[in-house]
Amino acid sequence: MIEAVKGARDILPEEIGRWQFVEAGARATFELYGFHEIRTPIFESTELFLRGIGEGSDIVAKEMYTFADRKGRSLTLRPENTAPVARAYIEHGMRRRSEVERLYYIGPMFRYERPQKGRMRQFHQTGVEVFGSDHPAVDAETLEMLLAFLARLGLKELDLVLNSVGCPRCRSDYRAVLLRHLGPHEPVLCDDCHRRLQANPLRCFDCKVPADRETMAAAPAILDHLCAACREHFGRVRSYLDDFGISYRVDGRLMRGLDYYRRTAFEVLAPGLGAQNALLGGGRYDGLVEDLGGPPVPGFGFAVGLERLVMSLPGSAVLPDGAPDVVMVASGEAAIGRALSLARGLRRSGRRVVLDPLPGKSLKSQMRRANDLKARYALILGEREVAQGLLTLKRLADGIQVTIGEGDLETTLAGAARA
RNA sequence: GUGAGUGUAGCUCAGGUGGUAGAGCCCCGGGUUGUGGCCCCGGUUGUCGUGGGUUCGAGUCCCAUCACUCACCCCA
Repeated sequence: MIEAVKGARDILPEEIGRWQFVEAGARATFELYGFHEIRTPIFESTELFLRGIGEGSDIVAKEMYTFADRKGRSLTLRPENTAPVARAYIEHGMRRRSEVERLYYIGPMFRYERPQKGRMRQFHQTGVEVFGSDHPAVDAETLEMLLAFLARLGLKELDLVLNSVGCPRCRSDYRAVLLRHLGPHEPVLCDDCHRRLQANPLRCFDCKVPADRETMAAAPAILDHLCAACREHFGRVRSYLDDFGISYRVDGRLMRGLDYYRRTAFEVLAPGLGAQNALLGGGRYDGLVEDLGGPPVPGFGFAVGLERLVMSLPGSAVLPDGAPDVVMVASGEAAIGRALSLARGLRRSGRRVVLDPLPGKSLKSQMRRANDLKARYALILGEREVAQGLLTLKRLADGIQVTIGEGDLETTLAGAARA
């Protein structure tokens, strides 16, 4: 049997209502704040991610789905969408169109990792990007929108964690300070941290080894080493959030995995997700557009993991149901012919109608089918109805049925709906 | 890439010490010769993940392999 490949899965009809619910919530919320949807290709030149995400990141180092096309060009299935959206922003000269551009996206991403709870090789994100302003109000307003989105979905007990990772200047100063602190402890650090020391010492804050955590707890905090401009920016972001009455937790150890982040960095953690408890992440990326060959335009954005969001949805969330209004119950070919044309008419007046042409099926089993589909009505066309040119409409909730002429169908349905 | 756990019907799972497969749900039919939901009766469904080995005989033991799950790494 051919099965879906590792880390990829089908989202079946039973589950799709939850997805449509969060997607509709995302669109409605983001558009309320002036964001417009953009759809970029799911594959890009590998070069885009090398330059955008950074060759030192884990994503580029070991998680990309990279392949050569028939002409030998190196392509990569997008592992995230900020770099592609920035690419599109530059390519289409959006800077000239509007000084501040707000974009959102919904779609699949791909990372080659071992699947586990809340982690797939093909997964889905919805996210937003704001280009053109480094004002702290952008950070605060976008975070406020994000929380409005999550609240709309009924998510509770969320934990917003905030930090500033500074700009390249203060980060390199801090890096030196951190290395000076870690130097004496180097012999006792774990193997992973030795590796981190070379690649990105800031990641040592992520270590779970108890001894290392103690070492890191005593380490100088990046927030104490921000330059004046970064410190002021972070202070103003916090001040706006306080004005909104948004609660958050500042954690100087929060570092994001992608190299392009500057200043504001944040995550939202959710309970019940297992080890992968980050529901979403984001931050400011003021150097990205320029790094990709565009104008010096600042940016801010976040990406929400939809699998994790769907898993976190409360059971009480109101989800759309696909139940039909009417199921046609027709026995015999003549009845099916009439049912077909009656169904067409009902659909033209906006009713959901299901017709399964199973002429040999007993009325009993067709009625059971109507019940399983949670239909409001069964429209019965048996031999008797066909012979008399009538039809029987049965309301499944209470079992009351009437036999009427075809001309009375619409008014009967309309009247019944009022009753 | 590393580690642990699990693979038996469409689904959820039983199957001490090896003797050639079962339950519930679902599905189909009937009880009601034209009517759903509850109930009753009957029925279908399996390369026991795959390959090899031990044995007279393997779902059960051994080896390998694959898949899934969870965790590490890292992230959404």
